[in-house]
Amino acid sequence: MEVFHLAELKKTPTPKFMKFAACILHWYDQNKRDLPWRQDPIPYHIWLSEILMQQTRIEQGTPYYLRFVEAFPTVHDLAAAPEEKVMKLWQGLGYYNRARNLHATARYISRECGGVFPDSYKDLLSLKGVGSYTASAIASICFGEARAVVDGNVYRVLSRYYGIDSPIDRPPGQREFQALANSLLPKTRRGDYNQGIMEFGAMQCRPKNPRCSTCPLQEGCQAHRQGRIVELPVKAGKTKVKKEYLHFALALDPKGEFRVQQRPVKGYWPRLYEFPGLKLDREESSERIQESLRKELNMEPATELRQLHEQPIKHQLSHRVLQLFFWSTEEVYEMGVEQRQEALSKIEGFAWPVPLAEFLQRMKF
DNA sequence: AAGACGGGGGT
DNA sequence: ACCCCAGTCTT
Repeated sequence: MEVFHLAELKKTPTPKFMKFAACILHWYDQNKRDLPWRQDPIPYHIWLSEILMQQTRIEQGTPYYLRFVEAFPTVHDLAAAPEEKVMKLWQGLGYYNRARNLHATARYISRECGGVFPDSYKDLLSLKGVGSYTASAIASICFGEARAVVDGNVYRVLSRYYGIDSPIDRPPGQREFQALANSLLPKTRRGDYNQGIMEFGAMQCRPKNPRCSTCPLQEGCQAHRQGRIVELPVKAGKTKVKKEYLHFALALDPKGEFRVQQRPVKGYWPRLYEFPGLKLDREESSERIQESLRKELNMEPATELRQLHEQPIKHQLSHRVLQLFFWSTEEVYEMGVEQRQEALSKIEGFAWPVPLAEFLQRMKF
């Protein structure tokens, strides 16, 4: 019988002959995080967690998950909730159409399906906000169906382990990785394996500073062998960000009320609240901006507008860099059809974009 | 096939 | 500054 040092056993817990999936499962059993939706694979909980976590770090999304299951214990509760309540709970998480799709799907499941979720990939895929990744996740985790998930973690793990440099943000590369992921799927514990490879990508095979020295897959890893860890995965990407300058006019009403409106359905921050104002594509002089604001809001030509802060408030979106400016005026200008006038205590309950919510907080002081 | 769509955290 | 995150939908 051969004798190993304990340190060596910990460093290489997986013998070479273990297949990729077995190694992932073994690692997952020893290293998985204790996440609230992992108690029991209830479809409502798994679906809710998957929608919340799309393009979102687990650490950021988990508090939202806990608040959602507390507020809406069943899909019927979510379906019955007013949209404003759902949006307010979602405030700050971004990608706000996810919340509307979530609500629409909850109503569909509640009314058309008696609260019972579809139990196959194919049927799950037809739900709003559920694409191939989420359908695969729910089908495998809840129903053991043979569907391989491919998310950002899986792209990273597979591109490194197999040394594949096809761009992960282009359809050909995405098809290639999906096919590879499918071929690696084990015959048992598919849900655990899918969660395992994602967990492995998040905790071990991280984007920056991956933990190669303690990696159980190091020996078979092409990228590690070739010193290409930092280059993989490859992205073709690079869509450039546009600049926008948003100017908001705050009419300081004697009663302490604020003029507010909802943003259009299309574009960023869909139907979230904002103050009346205008969008410019370039920097302008203070005079030009005031002139445009007065014209936009049908104000008297002589009305004075004062900027409420020195520096513009910068805000970064996926494809835009915003600079926000807040102006104040004494004039009670004509109310637009889209606009409402409400007390501060009331509008605080609305769903606001983060930089406007922050500004609102500062207004209270 | 390529863009649009957020906000937070890491380096 | 730039990259990335348990992706999906629209054009």
